[in-house]
Amino acid sequence: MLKWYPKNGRVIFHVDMNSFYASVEMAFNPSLKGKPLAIAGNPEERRGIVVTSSYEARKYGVKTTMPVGEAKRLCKDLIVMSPTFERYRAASKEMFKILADVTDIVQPVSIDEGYMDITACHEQGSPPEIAERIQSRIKEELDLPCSIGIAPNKFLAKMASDMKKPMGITILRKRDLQHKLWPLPIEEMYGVGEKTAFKLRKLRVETIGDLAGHPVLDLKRVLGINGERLQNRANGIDEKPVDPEAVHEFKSIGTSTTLPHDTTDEAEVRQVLRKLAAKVEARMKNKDVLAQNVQLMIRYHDRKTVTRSRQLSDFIGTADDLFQAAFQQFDEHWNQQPIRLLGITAQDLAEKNELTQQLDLFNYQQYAEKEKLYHMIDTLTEKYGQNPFQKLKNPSDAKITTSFQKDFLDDYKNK
DNA sequence: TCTGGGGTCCTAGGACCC
DNA sequence: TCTGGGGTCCTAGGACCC
Repeated sequence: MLKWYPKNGRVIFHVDMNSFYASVEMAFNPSLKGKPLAIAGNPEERRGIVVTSSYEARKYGVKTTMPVGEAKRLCKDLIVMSPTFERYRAASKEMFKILADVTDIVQPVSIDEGYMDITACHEQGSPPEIAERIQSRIKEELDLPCSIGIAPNKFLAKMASDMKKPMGITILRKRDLQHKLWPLPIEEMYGVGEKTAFKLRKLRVETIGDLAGHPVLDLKRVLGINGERLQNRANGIDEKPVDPEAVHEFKSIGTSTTLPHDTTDEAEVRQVLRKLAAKVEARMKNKDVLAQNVQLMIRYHDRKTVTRSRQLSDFIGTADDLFQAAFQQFDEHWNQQPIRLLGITAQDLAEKNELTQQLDLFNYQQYAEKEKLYHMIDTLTEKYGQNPFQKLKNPSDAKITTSFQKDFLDDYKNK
């Protein structure tokens, strides 16, 4: 059994739920099983695109991001449901509980997938045995299908889990690269999207194998530092650890909405921004964070999207503050054209309790600074008599450097 | 009926300071 | 009168992923 565990390497799993939203709906309502099902937004509200579809629907060519109308044309019997996120969140939680039974080193990357580092799990069996156990538990206890990739690093595990769906288990070792990974078209590589694929194809890089062998300077010229990183991955090199903490380190919290109709009505904009701000506030409170930067997003009728953000002097967290910051940006930057979508994102987040500690330190520094200033005033009074500030032509004469010192002295003068 | 909503990471230019 | 180069912060936007 130990032969499975390399002496100087890791064993990483990527667990990927298969057509997650559709599968959850089927587990919830088994009469949907075996039927073509799509989860999609409401077409009346212009949100009618397919988010997930069952494998039965995919046979007809139904794909993610396809408008509902088109999907229905391809598949007459398509059942369309709107998403029920509470259900998906609950199922996701149960799924990660099963993973946590194997190891603590689990990194959720989205609601329906995560990485595990099982390098230290020898006593639980060989990696394929562990994978099978996870897969059947998720199937039996939650009635949900998943695919698992087994590899020496995250990138290869991710590619592996994609190779057999649904309910696949795929092992991708270094020695398998040449015949399992390299023949794949470059578009199928994780991290290569439409734009990058286009640029690579212009370099005659058609497969992942081509990328692995291409002169690196050429890649860097066209793709920057990302060119080198992608090539390393194509050669099976990826040192990034599975980081269970990553999920807590939120960088931004945002929400956006496509309006039912394009609008130029400022009152309507205010109303929408208020709602968005309230939503962001609720999620920030949940995570107990404050933000020092607020970004407004406007998408115009032609889908051209602009973002405007501003660094704030204080950390904020209330819906009202978020709204004020966002609306100010709107007021300054809206070009009067009809608006399709509005969004608010809170950035530069900090945890509230850490922040209070910083504030305490800040207060302490101000306190220390005050002491120094009082001392300076005493010295000046001694030197110039009762009204030292009248003798000072400008603040710099008294080595006033920070705005805090200026404000403080202004207050003092007005006493 | 053209194309949702949640994110992360990277780049590039300008301001400002030394 | 002319005027280098590095570092950091801020802002806007692009690419990618699920």
